[in-house]
Amino acid sequence: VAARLRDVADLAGVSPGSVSNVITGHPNVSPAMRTKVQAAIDELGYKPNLLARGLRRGRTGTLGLLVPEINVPYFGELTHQIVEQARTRDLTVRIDETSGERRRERYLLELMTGSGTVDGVLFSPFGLTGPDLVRLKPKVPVVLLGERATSSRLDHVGIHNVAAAREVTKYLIDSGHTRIAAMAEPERMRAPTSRLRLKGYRAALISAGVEVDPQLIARVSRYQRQDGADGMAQLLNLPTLPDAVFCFNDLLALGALYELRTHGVRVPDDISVVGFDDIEECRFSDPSLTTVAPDKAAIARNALDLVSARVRGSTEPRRDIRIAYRLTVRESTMAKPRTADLGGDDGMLAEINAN
Amino acid sequence: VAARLRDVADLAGVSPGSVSNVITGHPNVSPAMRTKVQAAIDELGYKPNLLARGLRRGRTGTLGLLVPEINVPYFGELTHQIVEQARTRDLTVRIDETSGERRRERYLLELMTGSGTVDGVLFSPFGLTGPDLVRLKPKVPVVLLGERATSSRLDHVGIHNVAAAREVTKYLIDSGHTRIAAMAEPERMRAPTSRLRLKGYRAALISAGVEVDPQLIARVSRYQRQDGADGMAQLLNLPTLPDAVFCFNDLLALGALYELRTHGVRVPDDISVVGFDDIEECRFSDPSLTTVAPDKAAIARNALDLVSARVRGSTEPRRDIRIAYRLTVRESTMAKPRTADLGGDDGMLAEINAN
DNA sequence: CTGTTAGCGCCTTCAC
DNA sequence: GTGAAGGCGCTAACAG
Repeated sequence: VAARLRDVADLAGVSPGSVSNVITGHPNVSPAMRTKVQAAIDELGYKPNLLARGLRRGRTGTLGLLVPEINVPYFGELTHQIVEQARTRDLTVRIDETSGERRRERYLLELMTGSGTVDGVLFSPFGLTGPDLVRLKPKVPVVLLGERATSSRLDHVGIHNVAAAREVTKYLIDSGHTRIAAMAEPERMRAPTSRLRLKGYRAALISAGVEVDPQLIARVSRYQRQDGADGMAQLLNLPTLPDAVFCFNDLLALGALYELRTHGVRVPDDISVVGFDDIEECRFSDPSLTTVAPDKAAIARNALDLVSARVRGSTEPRRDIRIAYRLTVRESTMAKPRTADLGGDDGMLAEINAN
Repeated sequence: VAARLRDVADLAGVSPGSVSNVITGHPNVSPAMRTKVQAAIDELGYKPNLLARGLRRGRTGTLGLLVPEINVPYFGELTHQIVEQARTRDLTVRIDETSGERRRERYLLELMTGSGTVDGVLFSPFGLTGPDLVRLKPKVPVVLLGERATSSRLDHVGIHNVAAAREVTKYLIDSGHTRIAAMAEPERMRAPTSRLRLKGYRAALISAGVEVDPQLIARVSRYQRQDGADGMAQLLNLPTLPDAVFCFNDLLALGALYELRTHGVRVPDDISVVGFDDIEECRFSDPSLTTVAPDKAAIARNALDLVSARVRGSTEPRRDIRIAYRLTVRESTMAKPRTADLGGDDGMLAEINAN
């Protein structure tokens, strides 16, 4: 029932090849041919079969995107950027969710890279380790998003987690906090992201001559709001409260704010809270949340640049691109009496450049 | 460089047809053949080319999903449900963003339904009107999500907006509120969703003998948090404050909470706030948000059931499925003195069944 | 500039 | 139970 290219050719009284030339905008086509063919296309409502075209061309104009969960705001926002950027390059995106499970990540990655349906893959790994990635022999280029599993030979786009975490912690120290807690994943999960941020956190404390108190590192099993609330509950049980909490993502921080509220602990008066990712919600929470804001548009742009170049056959050495970030200061942190240079005690919205 | 089915056949010393039989799990295959072929598949790391398979079979096992913006929490959560449900049926999902623009919606819908890349489409329309949809002659089944544009002949899955809005409004009236505002899209946008919810809102007021005051209907141009803040600012300029605001989605309500906070208006003491959609964020906001909770998993399930049936060739009459919803009462609304039957003035978390 | 031809990789009759 | 053959719809290479 669907019109095929041949039907168009028959109706226009020309050869299939000429129809193809018109459709693909081939240079050598006479105006007469063009109008004749276009008329037939319009009359039949012809749409090219992209499967057939992809099979023939060997390329589909589609990229795969693998993220843990699309309903997690950070991934929703990043995906949005990627889809928008892809559109400007006439690429479409096929999205799949890995649930962050190693098995499923591997399965989907193999499926996507092997089935001919996508020209390249953007992959935000979570449970997959470096060795897993080395073992993989993808038939299409793969670019890693976020923290790359170690020892991989794949292109990578991310931010400098150690530096960012160090900067957050230094900011908290400089603004007078002395008992700075962190909220991270359990060590056994060996999540590179948590490890790197913890490293930056420790480095800042040490270089400021502050003791690293293991009790102040709350361990949460996942990265959702509820986990942040649970982690905060742990910290609230300590004999002495921390005066700041650096949560390794915004959802944890938002959950922490919730828990603090139910316990009547004031933020930032009694305790400062910092997140990571700068999801939209941070600007409207109560209090609004100080956080590390990676340039998501730049992540998307660079990732697409990289994968596009590889699709076009680039064989230059592996790239590891570090994207700019900013420490965005909002209401949830406040300068303690000791230092006053960072300004007022009310809802001032300042942005500090991350150099 | 990629192994093809024929390579597997050659290596195993059998015919391509037999390899195909093994891959597709055809019943009549001898165990010997199966092991022999499987060994060759493993050795070559063979993966079937899904483009070729789709072209040959005429079906791809892929569904298209068209939503306005994936970074909007409601769509992120709904998409998540759809992807998960699809997985249990061995379907994959190709997602595209329409930005809610009519032109783009039409373009993507035509592209998706005409290109042979998907077996069916789930479409959450925003700007497209009924006539647009009638004009369309899709080659694959389309199921509408959310509010269907009128006079369409397509299957539809949604909730009963009029009833839900009426119930929210009635709940506010019954709990003692007398000046109940609404926050909706401008009339000129003719968004069916806003129209229907407004209808329910008005119906409830009228049947309770409360005057419908046009001043109490704030009009916002979009559906994001900032728009909710802007809409609330309008309402705060009224000579007399409303004592409740029914926002037509959660982001608006969350923006309204933000604006109220900056003006020192207490929620729910001074004013009650209600949202719509029950996005995850509602449970952790300050105060947590009373909202209408549609059963998103059921929406996903029913939409997939419908589209799958059509893909399998079902020609039964158009279905219009109404999904269950609940009014979920949280901290942002409170019974006013006049009535006490709905409970306390603190953060009780109650759920009231929606009929 | 236009027509003809030969597959892209796979699945599914149809013989055997 | 297995092999052979044809074609899904399209494009690119080549001949005219």
